[in-house]
Amino acid sequence: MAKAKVPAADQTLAMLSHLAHQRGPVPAATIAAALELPRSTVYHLLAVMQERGFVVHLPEERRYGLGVAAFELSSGFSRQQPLARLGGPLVAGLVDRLGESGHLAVLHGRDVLYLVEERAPRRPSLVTDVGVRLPAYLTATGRAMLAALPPAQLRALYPDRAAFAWRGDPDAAGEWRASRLKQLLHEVRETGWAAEAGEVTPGLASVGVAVLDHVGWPAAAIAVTYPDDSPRTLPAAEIAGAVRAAADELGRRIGAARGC
Amino acid sequence: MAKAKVPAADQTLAMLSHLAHQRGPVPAATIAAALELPRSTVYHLLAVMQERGFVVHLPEERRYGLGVAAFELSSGFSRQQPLARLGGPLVAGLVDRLGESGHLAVLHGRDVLYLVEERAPRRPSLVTDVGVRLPAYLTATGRAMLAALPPAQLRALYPDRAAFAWRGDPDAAGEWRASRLKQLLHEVRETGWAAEAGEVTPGLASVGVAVLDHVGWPAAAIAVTYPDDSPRTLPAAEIAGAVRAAADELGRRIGAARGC
DNA sequence: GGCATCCGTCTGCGATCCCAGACGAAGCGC
DNA sequence: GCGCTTCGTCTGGGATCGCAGACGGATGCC
Repeated sequence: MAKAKVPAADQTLAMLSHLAHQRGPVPAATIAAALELPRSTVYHLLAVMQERGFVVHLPEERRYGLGVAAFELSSGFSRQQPLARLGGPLVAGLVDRLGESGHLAVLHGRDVLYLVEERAPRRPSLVTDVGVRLPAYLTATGRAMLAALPPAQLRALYPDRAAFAWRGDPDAAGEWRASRLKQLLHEVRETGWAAEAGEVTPGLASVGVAVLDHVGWPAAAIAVTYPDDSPRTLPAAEIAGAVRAAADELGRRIGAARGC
Repeated sequence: MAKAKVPAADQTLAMLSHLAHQRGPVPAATIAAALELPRSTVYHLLAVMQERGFVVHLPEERRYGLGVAAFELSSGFSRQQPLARLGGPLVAGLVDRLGESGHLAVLHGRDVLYLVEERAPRRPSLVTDVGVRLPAYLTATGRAMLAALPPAQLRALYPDRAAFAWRGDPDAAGEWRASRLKQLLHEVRETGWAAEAGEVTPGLASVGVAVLDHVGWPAAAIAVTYPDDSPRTLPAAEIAGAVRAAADELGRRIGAARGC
């Protein structure tokens, strides 16, 4: 990355992103080490972020965590972002009709990022919680979107086996290779929907369909998640039909939102 | 506020907060005007925030909006913040048992900020969506927390009639005064729960109970929202009992999380 | 209790950033 | 098509920030 023109701003944002990816509050020294910033710089920036409510200092633990102002950015984003604003009610309706949990995600590099989650009654909160990232190739929503990408774009995302690593862990890819993914996505294109069973959460299966924008690009995907051994579960194809209807409707609505 | 030691960082955060409070993407010039920043400074900072994904530029509309990096801060916050992490499953359980929507909020100045929302099936998404702020004195969660504050703290929050204004609108207070609020909160303390019917959303009522930490401070509140004219609605006192059980349990769990 | 380590604050000067304002491009109204 | 307004980029010098490193306090271990 070219050297930022406003290093203090860039460092501030890097620190916020770093904090967002930690499991809990962290000591200031680990922020300095991780981002290779001078300690005094980190303390100065933390002071400014505290003042604005983006960061909280926990003196008893001598750690820093994200504050309420950071949290509030998400409602601003969701309010402004047509996919989240328009998709929320559609996912809610789907969940009400099917009685299973649903979510909406977007592709972000090789990850999916969940923008909307609606939990069905008596179902657990899912690992696919709002704001969470997961590898696209492992999830129903991610597979649905990857299947809708042009071949060149897909090759760019997954040039080699290293692309299947997760969080720097080279063993995370297991047996995944570009050829296996290509075969899987071919099947997704044939059936029109993506599935995943037990790969994200053991015992749960998901069915996802891409939301295509007016030029056919996968702007998002919608999925429903259900216990994969429940006797009351609908056939996957029937669930996929309902998901497709919601995805197509969202595609129409985001087209209208853009005034085309 | 004393002049910030790192103005670029401070300006960046001010711009993010400003964007979070807009209804949609905005032109750069309005950011400069609202925050009284030089236009070239605003463009430089927007460029840095774009690079880091916190902001997106919409060239066709010549506007700027929040980006996914901003959105992701919320999941970091929710993961790290014990109230959200521990409260989510409790609110989910409450919603499953009662069949009505529920949420968890914290007091932030004179506002409540919603950290968790669980929608019951076939119920609308509420105005109390995650990340939203509302005036505390108008909401069940807010009233529950205000009732648990020491009198001096309450007077500090509502010193005069102007304190009831909302978003700078002096007419928003209607007939609210400190004395009326005090009377209302007295009733809340007597019943042990706060109510609100139609004041936040016409046709919907809420019942809220404060979550007290180990020193008796209202760390949060939990509320359930239901149609206030439904023949199938439980009596408010029964709902309040269930909400109280969840609030007390959360109070115990956050005490344990702090190791006391 | 002493020692080592880490935290958070402070200093000052060389490096560089911030901002006023100019400029060309784009968009809009007539 | 023209004129006006707004957008986005660019420049340079005075103002001021960033950072290396010192320091005192806090914490934990022996």
